[in-house]
Amino acid sequence: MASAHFPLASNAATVRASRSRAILPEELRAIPWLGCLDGEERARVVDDLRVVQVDPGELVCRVGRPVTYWFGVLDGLLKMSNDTALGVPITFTGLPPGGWFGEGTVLKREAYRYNIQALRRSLVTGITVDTFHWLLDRSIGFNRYVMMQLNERLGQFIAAREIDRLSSAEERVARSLGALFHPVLYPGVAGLLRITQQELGYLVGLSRQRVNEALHALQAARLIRIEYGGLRVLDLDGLRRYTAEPQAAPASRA
DNA sequence: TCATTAAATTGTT
DNA sequence: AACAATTTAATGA
Repeated sequence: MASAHFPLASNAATVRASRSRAILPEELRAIPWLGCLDGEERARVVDDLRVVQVDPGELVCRVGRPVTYWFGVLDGLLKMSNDTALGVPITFTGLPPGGWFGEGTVLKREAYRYNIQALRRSLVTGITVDTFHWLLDRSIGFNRYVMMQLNERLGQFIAAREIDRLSSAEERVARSLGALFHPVLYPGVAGLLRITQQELGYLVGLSRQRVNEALHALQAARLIRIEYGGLRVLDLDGLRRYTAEPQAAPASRA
């Protein structure tokens, strides 16, 4: 028996395109790269953008399916994971509001290489593969954004390898939060990350109780503040540097 | 706007 | 895993 299993994980449904609707003007502000585009490009993108609401446990995209969209999170929380040969799912990262994913697959017009599943009810948007390539062919600003995105995510995956080797729950939670609060990759997370301790548990692979304990340790270290249904980061660098044994106390006051 | 109730989330054992 | 305490959301006067 594995650890706490995600509800609906086995018989999860994939979102159907028919449920999508056009994007609302106020939702456009949640898309960080729109500002890189000129008027014409913007018009085509806004016309192309679709929005779907995803229920907890539902899959936004599934391994092996042909690419359809480049996705972004407007609201909610998703997780990127994959099934190992043994059937044990391994979580790569969480995707908070402002996060975009799938560009690598879209670039090559291949099949998705991971599952994206909603941890809670979320609003997901996206542009078609064709529009993505159309932008790539004519917008330098868009190219810059995609390049930055690829580079930052590379850094995240390298960091994720370290997290896996960390022993204590406190360290794992600290580093995972450090990733989730990435200001460039996830500009939608400004100061306050809306995530329950249960959701964080699913993400990090720990029980809710252990997460709760770890969070209090991090709060005692003045790195975060626990709030109802979310967290506030007080010291992002401290989170990323966090080690279990406070052998020395290098107070980073300035 | 306020009071009441249900639901969600957290804290503890 | 179970339970109690706390916070938020929903409802109706």
